[in-house]
Amino acid sequence: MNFFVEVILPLALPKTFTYRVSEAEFYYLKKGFRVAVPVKNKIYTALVIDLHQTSPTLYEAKEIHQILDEKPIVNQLQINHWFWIASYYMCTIGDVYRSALPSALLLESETIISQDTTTFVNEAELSDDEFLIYEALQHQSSLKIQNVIDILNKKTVLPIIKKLIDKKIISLQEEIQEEYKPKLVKYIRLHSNFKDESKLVALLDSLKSDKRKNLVLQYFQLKAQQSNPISVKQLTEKANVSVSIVKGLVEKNIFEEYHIQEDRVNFDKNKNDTKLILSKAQQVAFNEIEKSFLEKDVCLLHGVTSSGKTEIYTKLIEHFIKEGKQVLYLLPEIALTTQLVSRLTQYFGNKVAVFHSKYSNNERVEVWQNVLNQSSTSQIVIGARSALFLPFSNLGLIIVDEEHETTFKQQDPAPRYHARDSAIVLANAHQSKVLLGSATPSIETFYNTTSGKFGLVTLTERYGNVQMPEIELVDLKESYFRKKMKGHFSLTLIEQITEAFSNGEQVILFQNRRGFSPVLECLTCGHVPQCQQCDVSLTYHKFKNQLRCHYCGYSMAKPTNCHVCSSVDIETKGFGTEQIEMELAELFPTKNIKRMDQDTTRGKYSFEKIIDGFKNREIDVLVGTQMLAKGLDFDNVSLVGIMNADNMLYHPDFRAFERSYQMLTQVAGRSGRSEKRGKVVIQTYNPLHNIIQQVTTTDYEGMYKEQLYERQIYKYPPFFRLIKLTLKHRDFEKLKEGSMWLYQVLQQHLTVPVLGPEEPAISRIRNEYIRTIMVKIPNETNLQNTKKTIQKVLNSFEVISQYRAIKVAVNVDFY
DNA sequence: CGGTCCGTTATT
DNA sequence: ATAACGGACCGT
Repeated sequence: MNFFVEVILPLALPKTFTYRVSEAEFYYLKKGFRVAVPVKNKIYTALVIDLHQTSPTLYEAKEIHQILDEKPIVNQLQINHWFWIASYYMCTIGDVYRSALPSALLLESETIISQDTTTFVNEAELSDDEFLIYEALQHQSSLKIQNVIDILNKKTVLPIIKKLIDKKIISLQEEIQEEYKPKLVKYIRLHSNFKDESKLVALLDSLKSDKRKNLVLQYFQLKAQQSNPISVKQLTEKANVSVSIVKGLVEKNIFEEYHIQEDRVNFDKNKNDTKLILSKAQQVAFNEIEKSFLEKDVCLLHGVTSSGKTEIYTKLIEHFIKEGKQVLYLLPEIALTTQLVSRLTQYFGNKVAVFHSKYSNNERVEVWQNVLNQSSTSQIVIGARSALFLPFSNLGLIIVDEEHETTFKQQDPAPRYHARDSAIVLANAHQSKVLLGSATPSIETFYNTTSGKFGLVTLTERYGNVQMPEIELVDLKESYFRKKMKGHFSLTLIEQITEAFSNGEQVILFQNRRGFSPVLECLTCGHVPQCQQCDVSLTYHKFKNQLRCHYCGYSMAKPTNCHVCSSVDIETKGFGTEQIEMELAELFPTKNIKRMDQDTTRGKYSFEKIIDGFKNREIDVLVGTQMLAKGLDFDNVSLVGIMNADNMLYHPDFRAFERSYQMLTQVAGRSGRSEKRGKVVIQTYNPLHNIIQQVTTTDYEGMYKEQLYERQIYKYPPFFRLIKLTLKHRDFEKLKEGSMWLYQVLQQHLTVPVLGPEEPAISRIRNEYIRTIMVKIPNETNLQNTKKTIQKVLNSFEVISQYRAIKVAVNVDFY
């Protein structure tokens, strides 16, 4: 009899693969087991998604290498959801699998070289390189391929290794190691010999060394104080002795050691028994959400900034927790989790788990296992978009906080999925509910509420009767003309900052551009230094005195004279956070100023450090990029200054206006979160621009209606779905031809608008040229058929040998 | 003719 | 993705 498994490989391949298993393995395995399988000469961690007995006809199936699990680690709901993502976002199932599973569970083999000791080696017959490898194996029992590369100082070592195998001097093994290591903590207890009390007295008398006697006494003291196990660490610390004393007692069979596997991440914070009391408005909103859930699966909570959405979420989570359901809380950015975790643990104790990419591999595996086992310690999972892939089996609720954030859409490596939209599909499979929350909902989501697809609950007042901030516009054109500017600061803004300081309040300044100033320009010939690999100007960073490319990371020292005309008249144009920080230091030399952007928040805890410093009022002014805009609560900020509201407004992107509105509103919302009404100063060249006006008057509806109208006219979401194809190649002409071919064939086969091929604003990155093609699919057109057609065209594109080298990335629902 | 670089091809 | 293969090119 033949027995086979269908598996997913962690490779960008569209198909599943078939492997042979023994009868015993066949009956042991289930869907969701991981198995190690050979692919070419390597071993990969594959996932069993089916078991069957039909032999493949076109090839002989290989046997699996080994079984890696004792029970399924992935459930059917996940497998279905992953296939949905692969199909909807037009990527391979392997891509989804690879990004879904924590990397510690997805090991690849490493080739181990060892000596074949049965063969007699005539050293004189070996070439120099062969001898070097042979010699190395005399010193160590095994070598990795990388070691050989280092030893020989060559790139291509495989031919040499092959020769040695032919001579039967060495052999190769593929090894796959379980990388996940449970954290073991050593505990200590009295050896079972001393269960009997009478023997204890004899024991104490028998101990000669004072240190040992003391240690045993300390042990009894601890034992009397606590009921939980005593760790070796705890005991040695208390007795202030070294571990060797404990070891001595273990050897004498007085103590015995044992291990308990511990979770690395423990939020065993003291759960406060604080009662969560909702304000009247919050309670009304909460009731409306519950009511909406009776009819609809998805509900949007549209609450102005600082309206207290988190309390409503908490109350709702409590409801689902009580029913024994799991809850997933998605956040756009990991930076926000710390604040939220402390708020939720206060209320739910150790039921809260966190899952995101800054966590170590082992920590991620632990959360995975806990969710899989439906452990109560991860009944509530807070995470960034990848938390969507955890093995939930009993989801009751998914919260998508800051629903409008574009970081929910994965951009670059496939799968290019949108976490919000995928969450809705996942929730549907679990028959669970989704709550989307935002102060500035995306046009798409709000449209879905007006069409009745989603429920809508609105909170118009801020929590605790705090008023919405007062927004003042400063016309930069006029201010510069009337010389009412000091550097990039208008006199109005300086006045307001001074006033805030005199009241002992803090200030946030927003500049959506990092670095010192974007470009360096030669005043004589107008030359602007460009990146050698990308089609962009280099950005000047004053702190390191260098020019940097924000796309490929290339950097060079700041030139002292122009590379083209050698003139020394070089000037900076435009400005970034660094420059604002410096000007501010000149204006207010006694104040403590900190900057928050990608450059200052590299480290793991640097973000928290700045936030804490600001919260503790050690920092007077925080200058930052959009990082500041997201869900951070500071109660002593009375003034928010937006240095330049315009630079987002004119991005060549159909969402530019929507994004500007969201960004400005969110930043403005940081102001005045306690009793006193906050103030916002927006500096702009376009005070009459509709978006600026809508931000000033908190007119979401006005913005929505206007944008929706534009979207309809110019064929954009939510009326049309977008599929963007990005083509890349080092050869400019080849790319040009290939993209034109693809465009024409797409147009021939599709009835929907196809645009392009367009050369994007940044047409070259890391020496690769870029072209894009956009397909716009009206809502009434069948999406699946269109995708099938696109896929067919792409397949025929790949068959053409001259275009095959052009990389094509498909981005469905491009953001 | 072996060594190296680079593009192409198949993966069960 | 990526190892392996095959052809082009280089140096002895």
